[in-house]
Amino acid sequence: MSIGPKQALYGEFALVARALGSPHRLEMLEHLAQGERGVEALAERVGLAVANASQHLQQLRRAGLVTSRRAGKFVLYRLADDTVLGLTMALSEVAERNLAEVERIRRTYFTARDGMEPVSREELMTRLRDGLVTVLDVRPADEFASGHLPGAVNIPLGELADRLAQLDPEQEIVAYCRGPWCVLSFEAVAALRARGFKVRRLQDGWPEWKASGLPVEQDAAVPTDPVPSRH
Amino acid sequence: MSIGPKQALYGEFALVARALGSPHRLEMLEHLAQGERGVEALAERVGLAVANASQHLQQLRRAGLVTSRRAGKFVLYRLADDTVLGLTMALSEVAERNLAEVERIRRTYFTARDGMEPVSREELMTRLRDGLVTVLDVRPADEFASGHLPGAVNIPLGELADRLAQLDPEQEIVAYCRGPWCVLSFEAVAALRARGFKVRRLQDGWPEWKASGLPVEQDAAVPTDPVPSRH
DNA sequence: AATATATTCAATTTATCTATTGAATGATAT
DNA sequence: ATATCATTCAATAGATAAATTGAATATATT
Repeated sequence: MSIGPKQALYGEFALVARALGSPHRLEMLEHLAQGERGVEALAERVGLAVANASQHLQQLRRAGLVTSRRAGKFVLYRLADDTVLGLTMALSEVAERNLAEVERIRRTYFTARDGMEPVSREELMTRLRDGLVTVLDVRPADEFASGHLPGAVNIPLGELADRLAQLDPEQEIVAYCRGPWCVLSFEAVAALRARGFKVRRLQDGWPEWKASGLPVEQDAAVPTDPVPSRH
Repeated sequence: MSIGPKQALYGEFALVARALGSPHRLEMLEHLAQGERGVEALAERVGLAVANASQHLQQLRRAGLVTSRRAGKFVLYRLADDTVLGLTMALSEVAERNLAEVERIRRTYFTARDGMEPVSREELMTRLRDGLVTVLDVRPADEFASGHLPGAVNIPLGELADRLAQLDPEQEIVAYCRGPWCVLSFEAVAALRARGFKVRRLQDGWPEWKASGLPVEQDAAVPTDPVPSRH
């Protein structure tokens, strides 16, 4: 006797959920939400051995969360489609609303750096039209290159202290990075505010901006969307 | 040296994801999406020993997916809030779009029972206002009792063959059950259509209808929303 | 107070997942 | 062709999760 369709389906859904069930893989997905990345770059950023990162990526691929393509001697991974970002957002929303530990982390780390409300995407769009605001992207240069907000200035967090001269102290700054739980923009806001800048954070980050269908910019060198392969 | 906020957060998110990573627990969540249920009722419906079901429920509770309250000698579990349904929907959407096996199951089981497009919630609402349609709920009686579509008739799938006289052969029937992947309404549609009834399925099921904020009905005997406890 | 019932806890075995290491594969460059 | 580099595979040991069983707890009933 074989299993019914219900058991088979829940088996598949559970496969997807288990793929999300590792901190390392969730972090990889956050990085992949910034754009396509190679195995070694991902391994380095999440602090894993390359072989180990490769295994995790294959698990994500088996779960239908990412796809890969070969580009010369590199294999590039990307999110399978935009429902994946929606799934990770739903996951963090549940955790945020129902786990006390998440609330505790938010209080002790995030609101200590920035207690202000973030600027909504809509508000930033209208203010961009009037040219009243500097948009600051504090992610590493390669992430900025593979896509960013229109007119954004890229100063990676590590270089911020040395490049303050590039920022107009009179104009309000809106800083953003990888997403709602990315620490870079929180650190940037705290650092800049201590130096007297008027700065707020953008609601969420680059992946959510892009997913909202708002206008984006991309550096010329980055290849335009290839057709991703499933295996 | 302690771990940073990013690692701590991803640890929490992964905890939620792992809780979804078991077919049994996903099935429990589908049942809980119908309304509050006791441990034994859930254990029986998903085919687990009571002690085993209890352990799974506690895992769901630690992950913030369900809450429980004691009612006399029973402990009743329910979904923690409406973001949980959103998470399970996002999970099945990713699986549906990116896993070939899910598509295969859909073809070989579901579209074999009903190849027609389901009736949208909006369409059903307008047709309900004109009284042109019989709404048929094929879930078990207790699930119907804890909440159903306005004016719906409850004939559990197992009793359907014996109770055909209750259905008007001239009027179109819209059948629904627990959700988009629940087999009950598919079986009901196939059975009724074979007997000449005009019948279609509703888009999704009861939990999604309720979450849409559309009007609902509930049997008098069922207690109205208590304040759920977290532990 | 004693008993019955529903649920949870604790301990065990079995199965599955993770990280590590070194070798194998597949593509490019010389 | 050979060498080189990025990635994947295979095998292992260690860690984590699942199902089972029997005992313990908490509430209701007698």
